[in-house]
Amino acid sequence: MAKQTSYTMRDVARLAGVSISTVSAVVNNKGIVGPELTSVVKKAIAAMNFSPNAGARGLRTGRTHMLGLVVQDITNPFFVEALRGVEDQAIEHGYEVLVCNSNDQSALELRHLNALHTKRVDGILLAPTDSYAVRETLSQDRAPVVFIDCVPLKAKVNCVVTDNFDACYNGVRYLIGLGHQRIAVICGRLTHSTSIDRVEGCRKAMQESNLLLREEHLHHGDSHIESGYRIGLSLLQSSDPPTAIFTLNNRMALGILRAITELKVPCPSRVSVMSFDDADWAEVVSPSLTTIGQPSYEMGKDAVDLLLRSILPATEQAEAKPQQIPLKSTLRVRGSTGPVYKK
Amino acid sequence: MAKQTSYTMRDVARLAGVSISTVSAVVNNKGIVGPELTSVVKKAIAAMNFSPNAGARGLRTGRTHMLGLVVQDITNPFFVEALRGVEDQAIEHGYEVLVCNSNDQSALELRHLNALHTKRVDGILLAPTDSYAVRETLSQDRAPVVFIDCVPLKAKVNCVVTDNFDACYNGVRYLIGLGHQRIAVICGRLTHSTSIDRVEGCRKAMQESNLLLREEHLHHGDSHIESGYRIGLSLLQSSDPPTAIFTLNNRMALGILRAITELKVPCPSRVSVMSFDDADWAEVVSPSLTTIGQPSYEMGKDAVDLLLRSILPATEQAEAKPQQIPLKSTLRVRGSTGPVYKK
DNA sequence: CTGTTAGCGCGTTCAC
DNA sequence: GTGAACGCGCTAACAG
Repeated sequence: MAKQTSYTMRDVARLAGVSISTVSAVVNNKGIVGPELTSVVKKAIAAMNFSPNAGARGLRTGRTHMLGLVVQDITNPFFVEALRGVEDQAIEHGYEVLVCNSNDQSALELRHLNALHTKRVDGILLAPTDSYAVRETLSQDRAPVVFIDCVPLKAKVNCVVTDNFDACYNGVRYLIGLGHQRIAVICGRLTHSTSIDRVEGCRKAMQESNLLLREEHLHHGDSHIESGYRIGLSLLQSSDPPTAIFTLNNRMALGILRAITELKVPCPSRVSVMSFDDADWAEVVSPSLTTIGQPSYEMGKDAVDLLLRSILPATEQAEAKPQQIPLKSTLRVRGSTGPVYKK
Repeated sequence: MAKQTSYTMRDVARLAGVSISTVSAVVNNKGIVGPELTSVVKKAIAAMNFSPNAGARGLRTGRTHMLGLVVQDITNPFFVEALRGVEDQAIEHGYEVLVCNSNDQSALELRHLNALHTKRVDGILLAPTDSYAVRETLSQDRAPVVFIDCVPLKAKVNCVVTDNFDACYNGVRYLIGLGHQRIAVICGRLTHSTSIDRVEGCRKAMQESNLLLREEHLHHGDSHIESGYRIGLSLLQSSDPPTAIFTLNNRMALGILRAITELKVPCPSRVSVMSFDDADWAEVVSPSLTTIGQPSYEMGKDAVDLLLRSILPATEQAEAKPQQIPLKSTLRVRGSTGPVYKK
C-alpha cells in the first residue's frame, strides 16, 4: 500500500491492444476514436480501475485544475459559507480546492501562497489578513488572484466584496432612527479594508445626524468572542454606558451577549445590540440578534466565476481591467434592538 | 499572466552557472554542495523567484505532499474544528490539504474520492456519509485512508473516533439522576456508525434503570436546524411530552431551542435539553445549553498523525494492523438541564 | 563534490 | 483513424 503504484496509460494500452495516444484520446473525449475501439479501451480502463495521473497531465498541459483558497480564519462561519460556495462552483467546473487557513497571521498566509504557487494552482482566492501588506507574491508569472471580503488598499484588483460602507451606514441610521445617540462601535482590526469601510459607514451616518463617532466610542477588538466579552463588560459597567452597541462581526457580538447575560442588563430596553454577519444561532440567542447578513455563499461562487474568467480569458481584454463585484447585504431586525431607553 | 510559465531549474542553473542537479541538491537541502556554490545558487533562485514545480517533483518521487480531507458536511462546526486540526498538523509536516465537502451525498463523496486519487494525494482523511456503503475505492493501489468521526461497519480500518457510546451512556445517566424518565432522543441518520453508537449508549443507560427507549421516544432527524425544530414542535405539543430531550448533534439542539422559545415552554423547569457537540453559542443561548463536547481539533490532529504513520511506515508491521484511536468526550452541564418537573 | 543521463506519466505533433 | 517519438520539470543514479 505504501507502493502507491497505479496503472498507467501504457498498461491500459497494452491490455486494450492499442497505442497510448488512443487511450489518451479516449480519456479526454477527443471524439476521434472509433466507437468499437472506444468501448474496448473503456473496458480496459474500468478493469484496471485506471485514473490518469493529474500531476503528469498538469506537467504536460500547464493546468492543474486546482484552485487555492486562502482565508484569514476558517473558524469564522462567514468563511465557511464562502468556502461552500467556492467548492460547489469549483466542482461544477472540474476544479478542486486547496484550502488554507492563515489563522490571522500574515506570515502563514505568505507561506500558504508560496506553497500554492509551488503546487501550480491555476488560480487563487484570497481573503487576506492585512490590507496593507504589499503582496509581491501576486506579481507576474504566478496564478491570477481574486480577493474576497477584504482587499488591498490602493490597488486595483479582481475582487468580490460586500457593500460594507453602505451596510453600516444603513445599520447606524436604523439605530439613530430608534433614538439612539450614544452608539458604541466595536470594530475588528483596522488593517482590514473591511473594518475600515464599515467604520466609515458608521461615521457618515452619525455625522449626518450631527453625531460624532468619538474615539471613546470606537472600540478595537479582533474577531473573537473573548474580545467582545471584555469590551462588553467595560462598556456596560462604565459611568456613561452607550444605549446601543454595534459589533462589526458576529463573534464579538456573542461576547457582548455573554457580558449582557452575566451583568443582567435588560436588552434591548437598556441597551440595543446589533451585529455584522448573520449566523445560525442569531434567532435563538436571547434576545435574538439583529444582524446585517452578507451573502457569503454567493461571494464564494462569484469569486470562482471571476477567477475562472481570468484563468480562461475569452478575450484578451477580459483580463485587462480588474473587476470589482459588489454584493449587497441585508439588515435583519430581530429582538436585540429597540427604542432608546428614557430615564 | 495567463502564461503561467515560471522559471525552471534549468533557468536557475544557467543563471548560476552550474548544472541542474546542483540546483536540485540545493533546493532539497541535500547538504552535499559546497557553501560558496550553495550561496550562488540561492541567489539565483531568489533573483528569479524560482519555486520548484510540485507536479513534476511528484511525478518523479511518487509523493505529492497533499492530503485529502473529505467531510460529510463542512457546515457543521464540528468538522471545521477538525479541519483546523488537520491543517495545522499537515502544515507542520509539510503537507497541504485538499478539502472536499460531500454535502451528505454519497455520490459526491465518491466523486471526491476519485478526484483525490487522480490527484494522487498521499493519504486521505475521510468522514464518510454512510457507514454501510462499501467503499471499493479504498482498495489496493490507492492512498491509505484514516476514518474520522464515523466508521464503516464490520471493517477494521484506521480511524479516530469519539467514545460515542460511553458519552451518551453517561449523558443519559446524568438525566436519569435528575429524575427524568420520559427522555426523548433525537438522533441523526442511523446509517452513521456515530448515530448508532450514540443511540446504543442511550439505550443501555435507560435499560439499566429499567426504562425502555421506546420507539416513540426515538426520533429521527438529520443534522440540521430545521429537523430539530420540527421534531421539537411536535414533541412539545404532544399530549404526553417528554421531560427531557437529548439531541445527538448541536444543530438539531438549536432547532429544539427555537421551538421552545416559540412555544414559551419553561426550560429547564418543564423540559430539559441536552445536546451532543459543544459550540460557541452554547453558553449564550437562553438557557445556556448542556452539551457533550468532543475534542474535534485533536481528532483532526491525531488523524493526520495516524495517516502519516501509514504513509511513511517506520516498520512494516506499523501498517499491518489497523489502529483505532479513541477520544474522550466531556459533559458540560449548563442551564438547560435540571431536575424533573413534578406536578 | 559536481555534471551527465535517464526516465516518472501524460498529451501532442507528425507520419502512416 | 491510429501509432511512434518527443518533452513538460524534476530527481536519482552514476560517472568524473
